[in-house]
Amino acid sequence: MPKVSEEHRAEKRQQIIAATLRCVERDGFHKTTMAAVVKESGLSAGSVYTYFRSKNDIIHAIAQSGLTGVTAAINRLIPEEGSDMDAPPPEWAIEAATQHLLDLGTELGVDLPRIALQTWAEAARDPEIHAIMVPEARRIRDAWRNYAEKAIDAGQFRRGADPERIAMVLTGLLPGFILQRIMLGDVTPKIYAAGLADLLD
Amino acid sequence: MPKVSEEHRAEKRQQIIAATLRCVERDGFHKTTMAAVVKESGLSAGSVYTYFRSKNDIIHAIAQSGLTGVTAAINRLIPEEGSDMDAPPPEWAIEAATQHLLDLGTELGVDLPRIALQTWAEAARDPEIHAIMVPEARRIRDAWRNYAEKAIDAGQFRRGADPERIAMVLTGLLPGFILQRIMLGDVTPKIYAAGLADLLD
DNA sequence: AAAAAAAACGAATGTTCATTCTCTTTGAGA
DNA sequence: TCTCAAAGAGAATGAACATTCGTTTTTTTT
Repeated sequence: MPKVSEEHRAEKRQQIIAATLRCVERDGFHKTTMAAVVKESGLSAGSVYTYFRSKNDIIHAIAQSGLTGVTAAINRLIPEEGSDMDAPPPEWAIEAATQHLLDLGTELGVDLPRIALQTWAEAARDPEIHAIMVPEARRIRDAWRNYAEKAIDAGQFRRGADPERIAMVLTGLLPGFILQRIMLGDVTPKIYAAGLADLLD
Repeated sequence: MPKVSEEHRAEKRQQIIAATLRCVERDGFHKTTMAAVVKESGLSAGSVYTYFRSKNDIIHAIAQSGLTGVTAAINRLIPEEGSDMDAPPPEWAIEAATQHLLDLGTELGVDLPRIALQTWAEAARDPEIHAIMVPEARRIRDAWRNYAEKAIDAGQFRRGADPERIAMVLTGLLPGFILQRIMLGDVTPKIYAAGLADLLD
């Protein structure tokens, strides 16, 4: 084939990333071999290497896109952009966020919680990946703070409460949901949200 | 040396585990080479292999002890065993639990959050490690449920609230603390607890 | 329809690493 | 003090794996 269009190239890259995600869900980044990615993608070794310089390059691409896909949506989901509606109660927001995470995974055909966990573990040990992922983590926190500000205005929380601190707790609930889903498997968005409601009285 | 006492053997194993933990904190399980463990432990390759059958064997030992060490203590910390004192408010409990996690890490000379994250990632992809870690995860949840029951009695939460659900949320707050500590680095037990207090009104 | 340029292929390569093996040292028991 | 079984050492081994390379296929362009 001669030089191929930029869109086709992007599609192929996406196909390789999708194959890698399926491998990573099963085996984690380090036990995922390029041979497995090659097989899962249906391409050949040489071909994969015309789209990505290295395995590490694929991982970086995942670190960049993976979270963004999930959380840009959460971002939009939560804070009721410039509108006249009040911010929803936190249990509703948490249910929506966790549910969205699962739905997006279904849509992509992968178990997003598992992949997210592997990605975080990589970020914890590889400064480059950490650097790639921090901005998105910050964006999630900011989205929650944005929500918290509105929720304070709406009287959901004590007037004078610190929105950044509230955002820390709400941000923290997501990994907790993911981890318990992996370790104990019994948490659902609805139950988790109900638990938060119980906690809030 | 001739056959060595069982205690001495246990000490040596501990020494190797401690060395491995230092490596894992830096590099994760898969990028930690046996050469690094050997160097960090101050022993020789042959020697390490007289105390552990394999690298995997060391990892299993960590999965077994790692969490147990942390959380058995949390377990004791939270629920005010058979006493006449009321259960503390949840923000106090969360502050104590997260603070304990950091303190124990300091005591062991490692960053426990990082190691915990690596361990969870392993559990997510290796069924054997998962099986090793599930009972402890369950124990943490149970400890929180135990706390929740007492806290409901003490009027901290709505009478009729479901203690198991509340336990899910409280359990979930710990990984959230750990992950934000690694990704954003700005969370402390005090701030996190204050955030929870704000959330609770 | 021929040429050219890039993609696809998959066997070959070289490196990294866990584990083993042989040799040496050690110290508890006789 | 001497013996010997076990521990300690570290070089050697072999398997696994990412990446490359020489060749073949494809399809746009002329």
